[in-house]
Amino acid sequence: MDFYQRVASVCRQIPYGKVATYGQIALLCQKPRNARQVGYALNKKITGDIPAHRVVNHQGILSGAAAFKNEQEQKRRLEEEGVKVDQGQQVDLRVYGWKNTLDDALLLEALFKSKGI
DNA sequence: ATACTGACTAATC
DNA sequence: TGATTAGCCAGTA
Repeated sequence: MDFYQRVASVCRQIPYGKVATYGQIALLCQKPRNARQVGYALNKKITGDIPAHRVVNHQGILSGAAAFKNEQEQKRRLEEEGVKVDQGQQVDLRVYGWKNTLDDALLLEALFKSKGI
């Protein structure tokens, strides 16, 4: 169950103006095979102030799935942060992808520990 | 316990 | 390079 709490923590660490992939988040939660569960988490499990709009699939496409009130919502929020989204609902991961640093990893580890998850 | 589902991915063709 | 297939695994019924 703590997996979902980790997902929430990781999402909150995604920098403004950047995006991360489901697989990447799963990896950071130390569950490399749980990419789908990350999506599930964002969809059903997690509520609250999670910047889920910064999470896309490994191609940089906004999977969408009516995740937000109205579609286009995710795209709108990203562009608000300066992330360009093309008409195919895709962002350029080479430009906006969150490149995890060692600092990020350490920060997350400390965060998990402090929360006991 | 079994079967089906899905905001996913990596491998193959 | 682009499309298909084939694993994936927690949740739900």
